[in-house]
This record gives sequence, C-alpha cells and structure tokens, in this order.
Amino acid sequence: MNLTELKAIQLAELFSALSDASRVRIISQLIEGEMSVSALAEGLKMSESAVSHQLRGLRQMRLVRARKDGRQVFYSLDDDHVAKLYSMGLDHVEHG
Amino acid sequence: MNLTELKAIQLAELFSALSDASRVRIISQLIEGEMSVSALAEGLKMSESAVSHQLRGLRQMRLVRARKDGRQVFYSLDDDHVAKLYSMGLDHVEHG
DNA sequence: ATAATATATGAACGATTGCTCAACTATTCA
DNA sequence: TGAATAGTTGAGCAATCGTTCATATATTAT
Repeated sequence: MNLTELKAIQLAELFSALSDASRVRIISQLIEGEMSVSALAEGLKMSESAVSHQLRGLRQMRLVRARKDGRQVFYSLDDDHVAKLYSMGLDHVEHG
Repeated sequence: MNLTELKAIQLAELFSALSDASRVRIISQLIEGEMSVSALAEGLKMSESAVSHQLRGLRQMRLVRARKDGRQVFYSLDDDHVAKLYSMGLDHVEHG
C-alpha cells in the first residue's frame, strides 16, 4: 500500500502532537478531564505562556477543544483517538 | 494517573519516531517487509545518506532492526507496536 | 593488489521548535 | 472608573532537526 506524500505529512503532524514531553504531559492531564490553562500550568510547573503556546498548536490540530467560562478557558481532548494513541504508546513504553 | 517525567520523555521519543514525513514513509515501506537502504532510497526518492541517517535514529530507538548480507543492509520493523501505532494514526487521518 | 558498490558517518547549513519576556485583550471586582 | 486576574500573542533566542556534501569503512569483483 503506497502512502501519498500528503498523508505522510498528515500522519507526521498527528504524531508530532505527542512528540514533546510537555505536550505529552498536557495530554495526560486532559485525559483526566477538562482543565483551565492556569491549572495545567501549575500542575505541570510550566509558565502559563508556555502552556498556552502548546495549547494553541494542539487546538490548531483539533486535538484539543477550548471552552471559555468567565476569564478562564477550559481545555479538553477533542478526540478520543489521541487518548487511544497515548495509551497505546504508554503501553509500549511500560511493557514491551 | 500521574505520569512521571521519565515516561513523558520516553513517550515523546516514541512518537517522535513517527513525527517526520520521511520516517513515516520509511516505516510504511518496512511494513511491507524488509528492505535494503538503497531500495528504500530509490523507492522514497531520498538520498541514501538521508535514509541512512534516519535509519540510525530508528535503530537507536529499537524500532527497526538491521541485517547485513554481503555489502547490503536490510532493515525491518523490530516491533509490531510501531506498525500498530502507524495504522492507528493512518486510520485517524483517513477517517475521523 | 585496485576498482566498484553499499552503507555509515561527521561537519555544516538552513529550518523548525519550545521557551521566555513583554505587551496585549478580555473579563471581573471594587 | 481603575485595578486585578486569566489567557493570548509576537519577537527573539538557544537548541534541535533533517538534509547535503565529503569522506570513511566494509565487502565484492577483476
């Protein structure tokens, strides 16, 4: 089965979403449920700016969804595929 | 479930293997079966050097295995987990 | 021996990434 | 209204990445 260049790029972009430890930790938090930017930043000991920058990328890839409530913005996973990829990867890292 | 920093890094490294279109295409070729460096290079229209550099990374992550036969080196997937991640990602890109 | 072939490797380069910092918008509170 | 809070954004910078190019190593053929 021959992979088109477009699909290769799309696949690479998808996996890029989980190719950084900060983003992996963000995803792992969001698997527990939606969370505000500042809660994520505090829990992960990252600056709010850094978290926000990463969330923007995840949002653009439609892996994460934003819900605004007052002055807070709550993020959650937009797609259970990501959670599945995550848990499959974790399984590989832990056993195997 | 709290993710340790080590596991976050290991997960990120695993997904990094598929975070580049060239590597995705290499993996997609190797799913079909083992292949020499020059065959990969020709099929993917990449230089042998570029392919070799990428294969080294994949080898170091133990996602790919090398078998030397004469002056050729045949590469194959070392781990069916990668193929599973790949096809799961492809599924997400194609549908969903 | 020499030449040719297959692959690996290091240096160097531009491109991309992930962060910080400062400035900005939007919302709430007093 | 003005101050405080939550988040976003752009510029800038160091670090990393993926490639090319030249060179090196290993194997085979002559």
